[in-house]
Amino acid sequence: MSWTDERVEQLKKMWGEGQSASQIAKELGGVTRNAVIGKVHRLGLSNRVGAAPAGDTPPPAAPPEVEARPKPAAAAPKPEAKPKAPVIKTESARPVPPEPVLETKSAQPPARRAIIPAGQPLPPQPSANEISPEALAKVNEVEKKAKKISLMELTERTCKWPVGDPATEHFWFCGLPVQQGKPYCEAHVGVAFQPMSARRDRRR
DNA sequence: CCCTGATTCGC
DNA sequence: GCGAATCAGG
Repeated sequence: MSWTDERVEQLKKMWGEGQSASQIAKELGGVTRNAVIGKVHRLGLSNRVGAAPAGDTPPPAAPPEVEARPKPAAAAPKPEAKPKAPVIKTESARPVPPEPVLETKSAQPPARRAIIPAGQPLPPQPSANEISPEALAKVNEVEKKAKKISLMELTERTCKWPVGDPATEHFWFCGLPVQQGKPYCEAHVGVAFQPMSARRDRRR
């Protein structure tokens, strides 16, 4: 494969979007990430940022593929006075999908009850029900074998299923090998992706 | 171990 | 110009 205009164009585009060299290479096909990097350098766009002179601002936190959660509720209208009390809103990076609350009826050794933080901003939980019991059992099993990796250790091929309460020590990501093209391991894909069943639309 | 980009250098 | 090999890091 050669660097046709089209391919170069896509390279520029993707690189500009913050895609990694390997991702770009995969997309283009016929080239390795090395080739991509080499080309990137030759094109002189090694630095993704079109503007980052002196004091560099490296991590523009480009969320490439994090499940975007719809933001329905708008903030309460509070056009009042001055900001005397700086509301520090720490945007908690938590691409957390529905936390399954599961517990097969069986002698579960440790008193590891459901981990439902009494917090407050629990986003809409689609459905923790209607998941095949088998899948649930499977997940419970896998959870024990999970690699328990941290956020920073997540990669394209590590299961991103979160376990526990992010606000406590009792939190990690599954980390098992993901299923091809999915963000989760086989077991978690089972509970994460439910066919929208039982939702037969009313006849019109 | 998985991954990232950076550089080198023979082609 | 190209990209594999290598380097340096997370």
